[in-house]
This record gives sequence, C-alpha cells and structure tokens, in this order.
Amino acid sequence: MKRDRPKYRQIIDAAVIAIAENGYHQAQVSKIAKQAGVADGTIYLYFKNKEDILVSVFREKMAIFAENLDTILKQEDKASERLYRMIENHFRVLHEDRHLAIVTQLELRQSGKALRLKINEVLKEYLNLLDTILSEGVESGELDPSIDIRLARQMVFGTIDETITSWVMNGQKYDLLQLAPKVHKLIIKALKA
Amino acid sequence: MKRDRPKYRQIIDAAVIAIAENGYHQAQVSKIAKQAGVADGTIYLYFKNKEDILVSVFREKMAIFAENLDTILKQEDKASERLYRMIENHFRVLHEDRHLAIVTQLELRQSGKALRLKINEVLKEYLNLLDTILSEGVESGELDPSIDIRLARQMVFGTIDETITSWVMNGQKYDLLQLAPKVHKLIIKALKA
Amino acid sequence: MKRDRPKYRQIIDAAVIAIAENGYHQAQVSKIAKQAGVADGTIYLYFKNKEDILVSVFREKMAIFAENLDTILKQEDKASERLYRMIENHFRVLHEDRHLAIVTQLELRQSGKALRLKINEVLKEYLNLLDTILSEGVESGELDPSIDIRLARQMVFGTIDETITSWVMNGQKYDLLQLAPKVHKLIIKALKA
Amino acid sequence: MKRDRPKYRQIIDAAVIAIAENGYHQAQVSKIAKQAGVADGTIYLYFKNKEDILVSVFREKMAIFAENLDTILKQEDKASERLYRMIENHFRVLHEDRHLAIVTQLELRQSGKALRLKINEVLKEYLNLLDTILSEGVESGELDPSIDIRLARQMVFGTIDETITSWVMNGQKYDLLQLAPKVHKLIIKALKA
DNA sequence: TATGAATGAGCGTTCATTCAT
DNA sequence: CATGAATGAACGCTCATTCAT
Repeated sequence: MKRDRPKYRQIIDAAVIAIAENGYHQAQVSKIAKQAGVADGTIYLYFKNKEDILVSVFREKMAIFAENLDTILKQEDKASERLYRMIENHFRVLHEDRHLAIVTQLELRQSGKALRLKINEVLKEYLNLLDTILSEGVESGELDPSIDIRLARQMVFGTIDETITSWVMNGQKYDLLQLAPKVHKLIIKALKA
Repeated sequence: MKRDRPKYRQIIDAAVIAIAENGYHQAQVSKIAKQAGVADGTIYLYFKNKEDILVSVFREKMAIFAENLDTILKQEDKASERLYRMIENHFRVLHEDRHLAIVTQLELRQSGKALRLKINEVLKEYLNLLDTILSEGVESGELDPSIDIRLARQMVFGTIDETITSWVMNGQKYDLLQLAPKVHKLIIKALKA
Repeated sequence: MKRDRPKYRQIIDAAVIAIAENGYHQAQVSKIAKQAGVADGTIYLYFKNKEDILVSVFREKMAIFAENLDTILKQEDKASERLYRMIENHFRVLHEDRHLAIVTQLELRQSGKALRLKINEVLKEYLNLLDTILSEGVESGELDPSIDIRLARQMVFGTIDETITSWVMNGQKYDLLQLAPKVHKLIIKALKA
Repeated sequence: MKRDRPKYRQIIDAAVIAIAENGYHQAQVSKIAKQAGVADGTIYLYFKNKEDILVSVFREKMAIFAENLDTILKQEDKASERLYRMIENHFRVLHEDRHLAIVTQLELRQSGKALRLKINEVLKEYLNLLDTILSEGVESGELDPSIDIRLARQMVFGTIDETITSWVMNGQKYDLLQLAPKVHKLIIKALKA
C-alpha cells in the first residue's frame, strides 16, 4: 500500500509546511516536492494529482481528531465531560501543530468547490461523532431535550471553529488551550437540561 | 466620487452574480465585465484591480448589515431583543439574496490571505457592533457578567455563520428564517445572567 | 471574422515556417508566436489551441490546391488534360513553397489521430474533385471503363504523394516540376481506354 | 547476440500490440514492458532507447516482406508475375497481422524525423528489390523501356501504400486481398511495353 | 540478468492588466 | 469616459531513462 511507505507521510507533512508557509495558492507542487526532499515526479507516484495531496493531508490529519475522539467516547459517558474532552482535544492538536492550524483554518478553505466537497465528506465523520455525543446526552437527560441536534452541532462546531480561526488570524499569539474551559462552560450552559 | 456613479454599483452587482454562478475561480474579470455590460478595461476606471472589486463587494454588501444593525441598536435596548433582531436581520438579508449568500459563505472564502485580511477589517465593524450589544447587556445585568466578551462574540458569530453556511451548502433548500428563533434561544440560554 | 484579420494569416505562415524548420514536435507554441512576432497569448485570440493552428494551416493551404483545381475543371474538359493540370498544380504549389512541402509531406503526418482525422476531412474535398475528373473521364469514353474509381484515385494520389515525399526526403534537390509530364504519362497509360 | 534471446522478440511483439492498441503517442515504454511481461528497466538491456525499439520493430517485420520477395524473385522471372506476387505478398502479410498494418500504415508515421530516416533506410532494401524487378522487366522487353525506373517504383509503391492505408483508415472492413488483381492490372497497364 | 522506484526537464494554456484609439 | 486587442508570466503533469538492489 502506497500510504504505508515512508515517502507518503513525508510528502503529506511537507505539504502542510509548504502550504502554511507559502499560502495555498503559492504552494506549488515543486515547492512541496522540494520541502519533502523528493523530485517533482515522485509526488505523482504517491498522489494522483495536486488535489489528491490536499485531500490526503486533510484525511490523514483529521484521522487524529477522530481517533482521539473515539477513545474519549469509550472512556467517558457523561455528555459534559465528553464535550470538554472533545474541545480540549481539538484545541490541543491544533495548538501543538501550528502549521496544521494555519492549513485547516485558513489555507485549505481557499480550495475550489470540488476539493471542498471531498473535505466535507471527511469532516462529516467527525461531525457525526459530535452528533452522537449530543443525542446520547439528550437521551440520558443530561442535555436539554428541546434542542435541535443539528442546530446544537452547528453551535458547538461553529464556536470551536470561530475561536480557533480567530486565534490563527491573530497570529497564534495567546494560549488557545486556556480557552477550552471557558468555551466548554459557554456551550454547556446553552445545552444543559 | 467613483462609487456614486451608476457603473460602480453595476459592476459590484455583476461581480456578485458572476461569482455566485461561476464560482470564485471561474469569475474572471472579463466575465464580470460582460455581466455588467461594460468593456474589460472599463472595470479599471472604477477599481484598482480585481482584489479591489472583491473587497468592494464585501464592503458595500456588509454595509447593509451594519446599517440595519445600527437602526436596531437605536430602536431596542434589551440585549435579548437586540440579538434576536440581529440574527433575524442577518438571516433575512442572505435569505433574500441567495447569490450574495453563496458569495459570502462559500466563494469569497477561497480568496487569498491578503484579500481575507481586508475582508476581516470590514467585518470587524460589524463584530464591534455585536460586542457593543454584549457589553451593554452585561452592564445592564441582563447577560451573565462572567462571560468573556470576545468568546461570546465568537460563539454568536460562529453559530450564525455555521448555520448559514450549512444552509447554503445544502442547496438553500429549507427556510433559513425559521431557524432564527431557535438559534436565538440557544444563544440566549448560553449568555443570560 | 477572425480569419480575415492580418494576424490570422501571420500566425498560419509563422506556423508553417516554425514547423518546417524545427520539426512538428519541436514547434512549440512559443516558437510559433515568436516567429509570428506576437505574444504567446495572442495565438489564443485566433486559435482555440495548438491543434487548431495545425488544422487551420492545412485547411488554408489546401484551399489553394482546391481553388486552382476548381478553375482547371471549369477550363478543361478532357480528362487527360485535367489530370495533367492537376498534377502540375500540385507539384507547382509545393515546389514554390518548400516549407509547406516539408510540412505537408513529413511533419503534419506526425500528428496524433485526432488531428489526422480532421486533416483527412479537409483532404477528402480534394480527393472528391479527383474522383469527379475520373468519373467524367470514364463517362466520356476517354478513360478505361473497367477501372475501379476508388482504386484509380488511390493510384493517382498515391503516386503523386510518393513522388513528392521522395523529393522532400531527398532534400528537394532536383526539379520537381520536370517530373510532372512523366508522372502524367505513366498515370494516363494506366487509366486510358 | 541479443536479438536471438527470447525476450528480444517478446518485446518487439509487445511493442506492435501496444502501439496498435494505444496509438504511437500512448505507447509508453512502461506499457510495452507490461505487455511484454518484463520490468521497465529490462527493456534497456535489449534496446538502446525507445527509438531503437521502434526501428527494430520495423526492421524485424520488414524482413518478412524482403525474405518472401527474395524467394519470389528466385521462383519467377516474368516481371508481371513477380509484381503480382509482390503485391499479393505485401497485402497478405498486412492482412494477416492487422496490428502490424495499423502500426506500419498509421502509427509509425507519427514518429519524428530522426526515426523516419532510419525507417527509410530499412525500407530502401525493399525498394531496391522492386527496382530490380522493374529493371529486369525493361531489359527483357516486357516493360516499357521509356519509363523512369525511380518514377515507376514510386508509382508502384505509392499505389500499394495508399491502397493499404485507405483500407486501414476505413477500419480494415473489406477484403484487402481481393484488391491485389485489380491493383496489379492497373500497374501493369501503366508499365507494360 | 532483472527489477521498479526515483528522477527532472519540458510545454500548452489562462487571465489580470495595459494602452492606443 | 469607454473600448477590447494584446500582452507574457506562471505551473501542473508526463514519461524516457537510470541505478541501487
């Protein structure tokens, strides 16, 4: 399998750096290749085309969120705690990889419609896990039964996303992780029974 | 003043349509010119360059939100009502101009970093009004004094934005306006004292 | 109409020279543009793509053959004389434009299948005129009624084509026009009643 | 000798199939290798480069024509009969190997000038045999002494070539072999004393 | 002998911007 | 003011060839 060979991840990681440092439109294939330390043509042994690199970046990195979240769901069963761990996890991953944060919050959003649709498919899995947390929270009586799940999900994700984007656009100057408890408190207040 | 001459708005409106119908990357200057019924070169008598058209689109259209919001602030003084009117206004404007909704929620986000920064400056005025609503709500004792204004603003804007973007991405099929009360309820629950 | 503007022919003529001098695969669009004294992009104001240039070269130049042949058909009604004039015309045009001879006999045949099909359509008109000469020659009793028109046409065209190609491949060193009477004699002997 | 080892012919035959089925420009070295069941690199143990494969294809296959023709020259001494056998042989070989017909009549002609010159050298041997038939036919009084041998050869080869190319371009739908007597008759009429 | 992963030079095309009319 | 023909820089991708194993 191609994605198990070392150069696959090497190129993925190079793409994140190249995009974060140059911007989406200035991250030419040749720049990614140079950053990865391979020839331009080598890229095409591992990826169908440039778009495929970008979707793969998103898929591989998103897997980190989803995996962690999966573990959290198994460890916790209180909705409030689950949400806290989710927020904290989301913030932590992007806090620890600032290049990745720039890429997911700013650069990848400049992609064309086709790529956006593929990215959304990947994102959907993550949002489904969030839906699960919310539904189960309602069922257990912990969360307000009158909430609209979709709307609640949009609020949770929208708040998280906007918070991180603001942090990135302001130069990642302050400590994103410290915001987790406050964001959590706000969200729980809105959702609790 | 250039922006008072009829062709200025003609080009702005043409840009919104051209971008909504063709997508950001397929909205070439020549297409905008054709849509506006002017020659390519004429564009450059009214705008410095392509980026200038797009920033102007955002500025002119954003003015609608801000104006309305200004009026609302003068008419209402309860934070809850102000927020309701703001959400309702935001939803209504984009509900009534579907081209504009596509442009602001999807297409304009594909622009490069430079343009994004300029757009954010324009957006900042709008967010400042929101900050005002929140601060005054806290001062009057209507809103929870322990909230972080910036965070609260990010939640409010993030939730609104995510809700609208979902609506656009799902083809603007359902009635966005009907969501206003629910969104408002959720937000107020999170923010009230 | 694009093809009436001077740059259209300018580019066509430049393409013939660029291809003759560099070979089909080495006649890059930028070389054709430089030879024509225009910018690369200008080419695309007159032609859809590179293939379109080449088909146009063939069409425009082939028109010379067909026009002359049309005139000949009107002036002469003896098949033998018509064939002589056709051969002489074909030889003369290529003899007088050696670049064109290289392009039609050698370079343009290196094009891909798609282009070849389009070229063949253009060629078909010319071959139809030849068919007319042969059919009318048979009807008038001047040519052998037992000949297969298609086969006869293939012989006439195959002989002419092979003769010219040999001349080109040998460096256009001898006088092609002098061969016309001999070729004509050979062909008439094969076809006469 | 390399060309006696089994993989040599294996690659030659694979090249004919790959070119006939994919077209000249789509017959990449890797496709030929796959068709031959060897690794890409192995090709270069038997051939200097891609051009060398193609020249070898032509040389090896042309040898069939020449060998047969050699035998014919020994068996027959009447020019008319020799020509008939030559035409019949030429038609038969290509009729029986339709892949080869496509390759020699259409695909190989798309090659660059350099390759074409090498192919012509191989072809020259075949054409020399044809010259011999014609010269001896003139000497024996069977053929018209006034003919120009080179021209006669161009007519014979041009007619055969054009006939076969037409057949291939029309999808090899009709019976090429049946045309041999008619072609022969036409040619003999042109050449006989 | 045989392999196949890696290489990197090369090119058609788009489109924002200019400027002579 | 308005036009639109002309410009030319910029880039993703292919594929013949090599060479370490």
